Amino acid sequence: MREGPDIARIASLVGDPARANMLNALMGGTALTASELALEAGVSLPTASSHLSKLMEGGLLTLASQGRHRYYGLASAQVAGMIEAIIGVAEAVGPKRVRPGPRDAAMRVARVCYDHLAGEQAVAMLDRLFDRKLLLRDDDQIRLTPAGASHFSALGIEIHAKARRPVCRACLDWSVRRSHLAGTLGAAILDKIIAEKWARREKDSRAVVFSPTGRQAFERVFLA
Amino acid sequence: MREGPDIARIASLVGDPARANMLNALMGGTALTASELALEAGVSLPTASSHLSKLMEGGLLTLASQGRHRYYGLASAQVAGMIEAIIGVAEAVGPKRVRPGPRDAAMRVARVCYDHLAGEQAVAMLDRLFDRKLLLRDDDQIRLTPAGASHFSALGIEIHAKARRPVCRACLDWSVRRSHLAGTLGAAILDKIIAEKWARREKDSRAVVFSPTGRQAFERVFLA
DNA sequence: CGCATGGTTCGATCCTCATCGAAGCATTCT
DNA sequence: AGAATGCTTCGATGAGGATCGAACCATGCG
Repeated sequence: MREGPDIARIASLVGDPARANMLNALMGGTALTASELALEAGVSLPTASSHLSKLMEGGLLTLASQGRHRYYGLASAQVAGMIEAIIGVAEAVGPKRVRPGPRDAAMRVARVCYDHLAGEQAVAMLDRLFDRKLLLRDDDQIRLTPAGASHFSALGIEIHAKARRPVCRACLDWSVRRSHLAGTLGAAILDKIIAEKWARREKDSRAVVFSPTGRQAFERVFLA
Repeated sequence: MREGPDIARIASLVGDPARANMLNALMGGTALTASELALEAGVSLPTASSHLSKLMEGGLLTLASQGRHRYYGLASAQVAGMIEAIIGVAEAVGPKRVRPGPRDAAMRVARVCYDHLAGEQAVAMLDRLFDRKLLLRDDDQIRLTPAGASHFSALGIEIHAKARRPVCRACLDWSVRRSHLAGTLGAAILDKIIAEKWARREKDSRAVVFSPTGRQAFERVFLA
């Protein structure tokens, strides 16, 4: 019976199975169309459309219209972070998973979190970037050092501090329970990993699987 | 239509207004009885009881029976963290708050987060503890230095690394958007603040208001 | 032992909301 | 222009679940 932020409103949006499946699919970072999301959620197109307008009205999604396609995506990294937090609790209290399936194992090693890399590999990478003084912890902020800037620049990753969105951000990993790198730099690194074909996205999943040579390249560049 | 952790189940538990109010009340850290929670949520006792058993079954609450009283509390700091994340999103997308009320301002300065202090004061404190090398950042972990251990010991705060729960943990602050200190040490510090009467809990709120002299004492000890 | 207090269970009611088919818009392709 | 694709709106249906009164356990008090 108290005012304050309407947490029930937000939570109930996530609380419908169809919508939860949609959001889960969007955690992959790529924006999807209404029909793709309908398929993902296992509901008809009209139903999906109804859900999507509710999520939009709730501020959880953004919409990009391109021609006759309408691409829905998560509204912000903050929303993605909230969903990861919910996933974390669901995992913890969940059905005492008999044994983690193979796909699940791949997810723990490396997966996409909104627009950047997550999982054991990502956590290890952030550790090494600190060790090599390419990044610097400043309170809870993460900053790019001059050495880091030139290092990433040499890799073809140019970072301009753009509006609003920070270059580096810590994002809590639900599987490892430690931080990995988000922000524009985190996104750019994932882009490079995919562009160089070091790894590919598992179809219909957030898992990211490295090829043998790709893994070597990744370790050489980021885990050296 | 995918398996994985049942995020909709967890979110829908938080998604009911009555349950959300209960969880919000429990964010204060103190365990409450069914009747207190019924009052808080603005529902009848039978209704509250029904909600509470659902929250229990969902693993979000713990129950401590003492005589004829049954105290409900949040199941873990992880659950508290999830709720803070949801609050953060609700704040962000929320009704463009006309202007933050007085109670709201007090919440931003200092409030209780489950069992430790949060808000601007708490974030400032963690910063200073790092500056004074009483705590040490190690990757995402926070560790107590020997100097820190003796410092807190001198204040009458003895920390034994007990089972499971870490001594220090970073917890993301939804108002400041930076980390503050959780874990057994964070809890012990809040205990001391209350025990020394430096501050008191605002009734029916998570806000913590310092007395003039209490604030001086707090700043001398933790923000020196 | 009764009686009061705190809490849960049961049953009935009611209402919200998820769902889908059919029809309606909008955009692109031929 | 006409046809096809992608998506939304409308209307009707149905099910799940939130709610409360009343009855039912359990614990503590006199």
